Amino acid sequence: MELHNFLPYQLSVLSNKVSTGIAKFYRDQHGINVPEWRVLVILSATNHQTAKDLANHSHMDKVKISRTMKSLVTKGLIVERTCKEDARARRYNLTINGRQLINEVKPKALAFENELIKSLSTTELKAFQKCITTLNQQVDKITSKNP
Amino acid sequence: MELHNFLPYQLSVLSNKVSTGIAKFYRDQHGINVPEWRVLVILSATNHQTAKDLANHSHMDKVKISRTMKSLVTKGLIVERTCKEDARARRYNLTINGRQLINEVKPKALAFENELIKSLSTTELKAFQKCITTLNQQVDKITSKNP
DNA sequence: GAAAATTAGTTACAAATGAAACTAAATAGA
DNA sequence: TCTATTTAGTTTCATTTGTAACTAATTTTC
Repeated sequence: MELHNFLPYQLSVLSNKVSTGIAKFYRDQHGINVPEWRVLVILSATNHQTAKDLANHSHMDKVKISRTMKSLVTKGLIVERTCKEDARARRYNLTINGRQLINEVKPKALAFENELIKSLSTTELKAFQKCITTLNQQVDKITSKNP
Repeated sequence: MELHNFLPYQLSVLSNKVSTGIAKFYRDQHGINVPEWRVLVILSATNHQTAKDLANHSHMDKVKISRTMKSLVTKGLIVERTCKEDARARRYNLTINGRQLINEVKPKALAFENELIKSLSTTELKAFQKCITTLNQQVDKITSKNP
């Protein structure tokens, strides 16, 4: 058995490399981290979501979301409003600054992604992403996190 | 732009899911973590390596390796010997216990991997791993970590 | 409609991680 | 050969992360 042929290892190495690269860019150029980036992207498509909504759409747990929301409010990139339907929850909206920031970061993030995927053909990329989807389902099945 | 179509996000979600699943298994069943698993696998193929060798073969930095070696020695899974060629370094070898443990864990790890990849055809898997290799090189190129 | 169970989110604590500073040994340069 | 630089590995400190316990509101159940 060779570590380098072990799929969990291969995935981990690639993912960490990509994440580290893009995280450094978010941080150095725009002062945000990956969880903040994720939340901003989601809110930029659909404003006015609760922490729970954001957790669901970002694959991050509620603790991380909680910390991220606090930080984004502090940075003035989102605002918190009471939630009429549920007094425990709040809803979040981008501020002008938040929208401006995400509008700046997005094209650069897409450019990074493009730089990355241009090493693959369209067909290869499609197939690659299809495999990711399949593997996700399979892991859920194995670890029984998707009942 | 949709977060779900963003390749760095897709990779991160899948990799975390797989890593978490397998890490839980290593920990619960065998009391080791992922860095320890990696070192043990490498040593089980080629004993008598230095921390630097292990760092090179495991994509982990020297700090993490240092901590991992310390922990593995404490657990009695490896032994540390002086390095004749270089007094700064040491060489590590599996103990009987270490070899026994890794021999137990390996087949189970491979079974986990098999469970995972059986959702893909042989062709798909080959193509998938080829893409991983290509993307790794591309990230290195983009982030200029591979001069 | 009150008690029990669930859910939204926060806080607190412990463990993992990363960067930088550090020690000690090896190598390079003059 | 003596100094300067590089290298192997460790330690320290700050940040991140994960788990569990918690508060408060909502829903369920009887």
